[in-house]
Amino acid sequence: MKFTLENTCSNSEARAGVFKTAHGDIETPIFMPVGTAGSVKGVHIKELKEDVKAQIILGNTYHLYLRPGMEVMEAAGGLHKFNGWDKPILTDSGGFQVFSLGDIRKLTEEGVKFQSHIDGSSHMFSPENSMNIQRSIGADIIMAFDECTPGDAPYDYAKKSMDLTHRWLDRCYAQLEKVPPKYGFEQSLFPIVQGCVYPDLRKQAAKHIAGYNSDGIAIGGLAVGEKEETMYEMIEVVNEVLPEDKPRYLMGVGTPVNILEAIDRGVDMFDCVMPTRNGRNGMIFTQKGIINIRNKKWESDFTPVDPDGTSYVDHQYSRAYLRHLIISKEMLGAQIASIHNLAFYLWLTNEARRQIKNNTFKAWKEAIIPQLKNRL
RNA sequence: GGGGAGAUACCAAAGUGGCCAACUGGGGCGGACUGUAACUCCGCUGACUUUCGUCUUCGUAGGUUCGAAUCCUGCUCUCCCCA
Repeated sequence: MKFTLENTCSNSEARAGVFKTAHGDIETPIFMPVGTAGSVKGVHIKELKEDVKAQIILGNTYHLYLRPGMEVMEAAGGLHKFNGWDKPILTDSGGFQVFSLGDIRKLTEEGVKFQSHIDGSSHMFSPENSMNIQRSIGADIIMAFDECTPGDAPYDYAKKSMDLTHRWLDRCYAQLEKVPPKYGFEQSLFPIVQGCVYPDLRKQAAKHIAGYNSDGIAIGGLAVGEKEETMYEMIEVVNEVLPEDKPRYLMGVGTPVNILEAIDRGVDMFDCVMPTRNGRNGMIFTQKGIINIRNKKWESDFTPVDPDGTSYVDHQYSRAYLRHLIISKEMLGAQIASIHNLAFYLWLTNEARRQIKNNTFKAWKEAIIPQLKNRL
């Protein structure tokens, strides 16, 4: 088993642990910056390591398959070699695109036919070629090819969708048996618990997924339109069933508050585009609350971006300057905001880990959440 | 000196008798964004009003008309061309 549980809390389901990979250890709880096309948008690897303190980043099967394509990827020797990130990488399977590409795709038992958002060309994703592609990319953690069920799906659809995800999972495993890793290290497949907003389906999915000999388990299909309370309830239902000795990855979540609430309910890993995408659009997350840096009130605020911040950009630049850059659509603005937000997210999960080890997580969480919700 | 063009909201720029408080950009203000088709998208931007609506606007002063940013006349200003 690659995961070691180090601490649990007496008054919370929160856990601290370590996940071992061929490219280094991941200390949980952890936030994983999203690097869809092989880069965390606007952030250099040096900054990811030294300022953000990222331990693992994501890549995306769909995007990398379309560009640069697997021929280049394999010639490079995999994504680690290609982008120069020598720490752990996780790739999503393209399953989320099945959901987000909306009307330019068609779902069948075989897989998903979709049109490239780049040139409109037709392609097919299936459990088999998603695994093939993820072998070629060569991430340490790879994701099962699933259908990310929409949050407002009716029960019958959600059930069928879940069953399809389960059948696809068997095909994922079968394909990985056929095609060995390409770059001399092992890849861990994380299966995904679906079930939409229906507790009995979630429970059923969790039991089903727990039956596989995986290194970790993902919870998918949340934060896709349902209420936050519903999301928390689903996490509770699922984690009640999942084995303690495997890391639990809540896919695509979320706000700082979402993350703490999920950690409190026993989740270990997170990824989300929010710190980078929202950062580019002017949203700055801090311990004291959320700043919309485009607002006029920051026009002449020459204090640091975040006095409590852990990265150098927080102290190097002022809020007024960052506002100017974002409003002027200067690239540097997006970079500063991304580095700051990612550093904040990493601080948040690392501090949660520290509090868990100290058995003070619950009180700390209750105290900081009202602050995190503030609008500054 | 002669000839020509034009003055529209913060800026630029449509509109040339009723569908005009006035297209569209930009700027300004606010909001959204959760396994990234995203340096993107959505509102508002004359005044008062929650809405309905009311009032004051298209250089300026008059006029024609049931009705004018749009037609006519005077005035002021700007720009271009030729001397």
